[in-house]
Amino acid sequence: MKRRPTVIDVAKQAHVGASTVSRFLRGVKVRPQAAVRIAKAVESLGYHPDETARALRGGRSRTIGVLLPKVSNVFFSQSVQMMEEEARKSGCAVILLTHQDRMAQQTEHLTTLRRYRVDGVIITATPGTTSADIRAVLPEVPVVAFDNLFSPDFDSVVLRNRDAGRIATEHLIRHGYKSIACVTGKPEIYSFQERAAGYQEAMLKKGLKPNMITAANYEQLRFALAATIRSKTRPTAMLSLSDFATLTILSTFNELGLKSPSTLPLVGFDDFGFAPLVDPPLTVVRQPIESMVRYAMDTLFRRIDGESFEAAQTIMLAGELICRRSCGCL
Amino acid sequence: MKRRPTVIDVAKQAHVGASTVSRFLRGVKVRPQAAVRIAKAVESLGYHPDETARALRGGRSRTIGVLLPKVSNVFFSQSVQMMEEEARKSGCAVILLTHQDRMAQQTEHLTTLRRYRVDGVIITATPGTTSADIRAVLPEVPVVAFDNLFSPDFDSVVLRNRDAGRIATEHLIRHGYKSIACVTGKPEIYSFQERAAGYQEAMLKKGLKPNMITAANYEQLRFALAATIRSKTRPTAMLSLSDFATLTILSTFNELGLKSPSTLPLVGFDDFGFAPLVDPPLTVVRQPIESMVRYAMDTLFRRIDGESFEAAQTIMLAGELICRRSCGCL
DNA sequence: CTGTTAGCGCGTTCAA
DNA sequence: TTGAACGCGCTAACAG
Repeated sequence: MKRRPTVIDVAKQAHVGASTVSRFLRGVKVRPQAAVRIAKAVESLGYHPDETARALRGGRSRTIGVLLPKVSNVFFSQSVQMMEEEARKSGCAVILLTHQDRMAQQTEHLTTLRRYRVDGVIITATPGTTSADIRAVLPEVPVVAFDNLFSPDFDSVVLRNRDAGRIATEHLIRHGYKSIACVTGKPEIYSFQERAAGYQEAMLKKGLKPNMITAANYEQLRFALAATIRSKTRPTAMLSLSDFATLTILSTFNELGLKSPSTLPLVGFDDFGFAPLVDPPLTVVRQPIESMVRYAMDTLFRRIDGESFEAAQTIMLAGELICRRSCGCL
Repeated sequence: MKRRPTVIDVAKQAHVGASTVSRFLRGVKVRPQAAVRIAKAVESLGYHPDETARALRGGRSRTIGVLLPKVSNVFFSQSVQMMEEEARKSGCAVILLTHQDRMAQQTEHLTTLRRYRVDGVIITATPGTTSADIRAVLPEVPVVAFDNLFSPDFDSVVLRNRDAGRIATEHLIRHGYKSIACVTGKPEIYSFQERAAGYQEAMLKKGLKPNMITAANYEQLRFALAATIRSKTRPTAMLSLSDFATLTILSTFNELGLKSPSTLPLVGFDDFGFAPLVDPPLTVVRQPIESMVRYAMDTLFRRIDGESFEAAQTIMLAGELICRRSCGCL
């Protein structure tokens, strides 16, 4: 049960002062002979600097907070994977927190992030969040909004959701469908609202009547869908705003014993490995996750490193329509 | 740009000593009047304790490290989601790291975890890892192996992989198939090896000849599969050891213009939302992720809290075969 | 270029 | 019960 070695131990063994060790470790120039002895001592003692002490002393924890609704879906799990990699390149560790779209949990997590003194935060905020909510707890910490846009006070990186919604809708219209429904759960979520707005724009521009099918949760959405499918005014095509909505649509169809390809064309959001293998192969809007994450992390680290003093900026990236069979193509 | 308030600030405003504030914050009894004044001061100053200072002082960072191969698949993303929730219940934050099955990255991450002084570690180690590799860097930190079993020195939580492999294979045999291939990428991974062992047991017990189709990466696996499918000794059914292998099988079939249901029955591992909607609906072994995570985290926290001094134990949980159509059922 | 010193904010002595 | 004082390990400031 021996103590972990400290700079002092290394200093003694290398016959130098503690600050010389500190300098050496951080890449500042020291006398070559000393450098060798320090390196040797570090090795033989198995010394590793203590980040908690560094953080206390320096005010920087080399830690960034990632606060998302959840990670158990394609979009967020790929995002967090990349965030971790990008953070590592900048010498930071990721503290991962999920709020499940519950405001109370998000608030709690924000104070957690404050307590841990994270150097920066990436957040996909729950609907209704204001910049004041965040600044009350994290007054001076760089924050980048990811996949949502809840305040002009923060740098934000989002999909061109409205365009994506419009493009997907226009694609269906071009296939000749006129009665197109737009379905989503959690309609209060920013990106879904934008996608829906794009859908409505596209519909109205062609003189078609928008038809939103939404529900607070997915059980209710299932009901709403079943009702719609059975009704006589049943839509001839659907735009689904999330992978989960797509899943709900398809399984509802399945339960009713209907195959969607022949019965009802569909375009969804978010691509994933099995999308081409679903029956029918899914036409989707793919989000450029890699770019989104990279922009978000770059922006964050430029703020952290104090290289950027401009006003907050919003970066919007285009989605890509990937045509497979579910929309009626092929 | 005012300083963050500290215990001292709170102490002054409440007309008490700093240690009284500290006691109050940690739930130790203090004079009732003082308690009220402290609470008021905390509120009005917007005070939040600094975890980095706590960690330095107390030697506990209230942080646990989660080191996984990746998070961008169903199994790990659901796991990490639950780990985060469980950690929160115990007042800890999760530092998430991924090693992509690269030993060098894993080693680097282990030292990262040491530097951050994490209180405990959950690890899905890359193949070839030894307990010495870990203890060299983290001599005194509780470590729980998750989804792999690389050393009896650590508490471990894993699926009954061998049983699961056997059961899945027996299921196919019961359907009357005799020439069953077992396909996986990354055959060096612990859980795949176990599942393969179960497959071989089941085959040999029935006097059938095992037929492993493996490859180091998925591009090669695709080739191997294509070759197998075209050959005259083509297997009549397949057992896939991971969702990624399943994906590879199905898309290879697709490229060759074959539909698997009629052509080749299949059982896979890991259930996911779209599994019933794939063509054909996938029969899979579902891992009890919730239980696995809960056991892992419970074990870890019992070690951290010093409630457990027994030798390391291995917890193995049964998988559940979920029959859909791809195996030939229905 | 170097070593000594003084905190960073907290929890834990210890004596009152 | 309380408050004063020390030190966790590190780095920035300072004087050599």
